[in-house]
Amino acid sequence: MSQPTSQRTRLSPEQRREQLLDLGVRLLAHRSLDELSIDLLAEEAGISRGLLYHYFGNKHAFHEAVVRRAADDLIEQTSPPADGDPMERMLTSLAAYLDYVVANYEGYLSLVKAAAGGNETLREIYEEARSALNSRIFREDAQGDIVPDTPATRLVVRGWSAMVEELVLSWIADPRGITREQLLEIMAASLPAIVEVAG
Amino acid sequence: MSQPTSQRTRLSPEQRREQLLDLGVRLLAHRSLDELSIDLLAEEAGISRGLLYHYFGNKHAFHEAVVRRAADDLIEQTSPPADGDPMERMLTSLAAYLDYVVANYEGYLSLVKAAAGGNETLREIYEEARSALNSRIFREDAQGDIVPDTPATRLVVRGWSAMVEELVLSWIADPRGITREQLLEIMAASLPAIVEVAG
DNA sequence: TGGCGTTATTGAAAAAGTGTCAATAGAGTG
DNA sequence: CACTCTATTGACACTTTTTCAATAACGCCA
Repeated sequence: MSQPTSQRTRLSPEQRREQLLDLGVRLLAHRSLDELSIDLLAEEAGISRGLLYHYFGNKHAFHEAVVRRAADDLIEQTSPPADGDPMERMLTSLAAYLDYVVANYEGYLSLVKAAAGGNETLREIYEEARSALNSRIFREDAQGDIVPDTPATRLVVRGWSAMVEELVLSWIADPRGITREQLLEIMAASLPAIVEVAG
Repeated sequence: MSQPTSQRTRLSPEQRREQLLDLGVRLLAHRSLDELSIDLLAEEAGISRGLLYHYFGNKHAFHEAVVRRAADDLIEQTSPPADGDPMERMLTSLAAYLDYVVANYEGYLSLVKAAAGGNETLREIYEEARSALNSRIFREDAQGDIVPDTPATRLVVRGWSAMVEELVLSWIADPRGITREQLLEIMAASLPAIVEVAG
């Protein structure tokens, strides 16, 4: 913006990749994946289209890299499980997840949207991220303190995850009517409640 | 197919629109929205690309119309609530929804994916459809037999809907481990259970 | 039955987007 | 201060979307 655009700016490959991926995630927050054209991104980044192809090969690969970046951010920034009893650990994990989404609402939204609407690869990337979160809850629950491991409960936990995601996103979009603590409590308490029902 | 393709067939605008939308929905079952090109559709329909633009203006508008059509099908074909007590009506509604998804798995999956990954408009269309399903719960439950109408419960019902969708899709993808009746029972029973927790 | 007007439909050509690659120039190095 | 390495460009080929003047079905009326 402030520099004369008549000059090329030459960055290291790492810097350039970072810049393009970050910009991609940012742009994705306000439009769908297929509205994220190479043209648009190149223009926003102030580079030629050719450079994008140099770094990512083709549009799909670029989209994939953007989604993977968003997923990695999520996994990395969500704090590891604290110790304590299982229920306490779950609350901690849920809180970390909620706080992350609050702090990165748009980026997270773009991850969810892209993954839900995308191809197999994109969905796998997202699945990985989600199971990384879930595993923190269930990893040390081998005794089934919270959830016994059966086909029915596996299914139900999937459903619960979808609910948690929806609750978090909806609550952030409109947090009136319920506090952060209430939300966390509801999400945590509903898991055993649902598992009970499925028993 | 059976007529010589060398002749134009001239239909009434309504017939033509129907044909193109139906074909669009059908084609969408086996590919994603952005693989549904104007070229492909025109060829499958045996018409020129120009005609599609005449009817729908541009590709996005066509996609939108196709998704809206699929959503309308869902609402329409999901049978209206029978009479009986609230819990019974909910079970009936859930069963109708489940059966619809079973019968139109791929098409429904495409609808969900298209809506989730798409732009604001597409998501709104899908939201409408889902709230049409949900409103059956609130509308005829004015006395709050199942769910009292508060901000907290509205939020929770949203979450529950997301869970139901995930459960249905996951169960169809792999129905081992749990019967249709068990699934319905779990979904129905979990709503009061979650509402209880949120109380 | 056959001309006639309305308008659904076409086809060609422009515009927009994707992908390729040889040529260019920025930045560190000796 | 050249010199080299390679990040970056821009022009071109190809595919897909969009436009629009020209065309030809179909219903209507004589």
